[in-house]
Amino acid sequence: MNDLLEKANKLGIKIPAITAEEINEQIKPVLKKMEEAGVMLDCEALNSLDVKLSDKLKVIEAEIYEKAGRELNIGSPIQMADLLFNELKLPSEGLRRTKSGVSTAAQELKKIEDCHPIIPLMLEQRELSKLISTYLKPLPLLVDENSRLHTTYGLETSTGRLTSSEPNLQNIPIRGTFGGEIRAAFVATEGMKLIAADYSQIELRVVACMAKDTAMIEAFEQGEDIHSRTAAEIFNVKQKDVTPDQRRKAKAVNFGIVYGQTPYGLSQALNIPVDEAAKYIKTYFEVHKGIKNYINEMIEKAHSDGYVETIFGTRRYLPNIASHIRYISEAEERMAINMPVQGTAAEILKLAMIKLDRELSSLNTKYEARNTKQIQNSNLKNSEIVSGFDIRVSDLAHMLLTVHDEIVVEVPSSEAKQVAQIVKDAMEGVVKLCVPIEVSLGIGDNWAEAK
DNA sequence: AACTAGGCT
DNA sequence: GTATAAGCCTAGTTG
Repeated sequence: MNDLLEKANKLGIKIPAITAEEINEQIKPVLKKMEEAGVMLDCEALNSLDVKLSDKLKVIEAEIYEKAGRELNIGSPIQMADLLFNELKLPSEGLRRTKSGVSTAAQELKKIEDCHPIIPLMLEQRELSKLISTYLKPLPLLVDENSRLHTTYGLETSTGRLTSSEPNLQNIPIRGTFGGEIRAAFVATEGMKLIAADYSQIELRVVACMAKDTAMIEAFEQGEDIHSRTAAEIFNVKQKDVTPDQRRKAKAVNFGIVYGQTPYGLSQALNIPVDEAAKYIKTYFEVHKGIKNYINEMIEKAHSDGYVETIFGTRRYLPNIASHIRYISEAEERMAINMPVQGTAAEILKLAMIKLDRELSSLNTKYEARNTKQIQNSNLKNSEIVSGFDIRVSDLAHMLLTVHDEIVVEVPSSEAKQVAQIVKDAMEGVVKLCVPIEVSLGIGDNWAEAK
């Protein structure tokens, strides 16, 4: 523990005196409450979207059969690859190969999108069948008698993140044509609102601090748009002259830092030549010497100690860091770079949840006292006072979900603004990094609206 | 059970 | 020569 505080001091970080093990013990009852509370699902909305998309899917599949000249199993990558590259003779150079042949992943198909009308159809088919089979069909079958969905949170990950399963509520769609509609089916109870509170670039703030990277620290202190700042650096332009495409590329570079980027990886992510990607990375490290140094330090530590760790002491052992098989050792190097950052961000979120749980509990006690008093003074029945609050009077505002850098809270509409500020303050203040921590807030009747 | 694919941060 | 940006969970196909 003393080690941890000492380490934090060196980095200019103020953290609560608590170990990773203690964080995990204390988060358990919080997660249990969230699991039991569940989140209300608008099953009718999902069912009608299911009907709509299933109809659309049938039409698209018929068109695929027509273009193919025969019926085949569209869900089989083997059969589809055979059709595309053997029968239709579409070009397969430049496409990734899997163990079973040419990849038909959407990312690869986009490269030959203009070669044949069947490709756009396949992409649309994939999107629809994914949504239908993973979300629209299964989720409505899992709700309880109150239309609420109960996930199970897990603590067993290699970085310290949480997992969510049966159902996984950490991969509910948000992008794409229908993502928003699906997320909008996660609704607040009558008379209540959802608050969605998101850490803004928490991993980059963490790495800026762990790496003591002067340029990145300055960017966050000044409240700059970090991606456009990076764009200005790697393209050697003024920040105001950064184009949207330059910003998009810089965003990928920033993601890459946290992932242990390689020229090849960046080139794939951006669909650009490897040497162009290599240039961006080279320029980036010329500006961000602190980041470069952090990367070297983590790799060295993994070699010397056999593990890397977060600020709070969660460890990840990397037994193959010295493997003579290069891609094995390189994979563990990337884990060594990523884990302390992803893991520390996860710990910050867990600590915020523990803190927020306490604050909401004490707030709820006050509400309860107030409501009891109102009931006594008014001669109204309890049910009339709390009508619309279809949950225990002692538990009015509560956390429902968490998605890595986000917390979703359910709260009586009348208290939403006040509680949102409490959530934001708890999340922003739970630890003091060497840069400000920012949380963005949304309030709405459903999860899409609250983002 | 392995593989491929694809949803999220 | 071989792989190739971190961490998860779920669904469908294949053998």
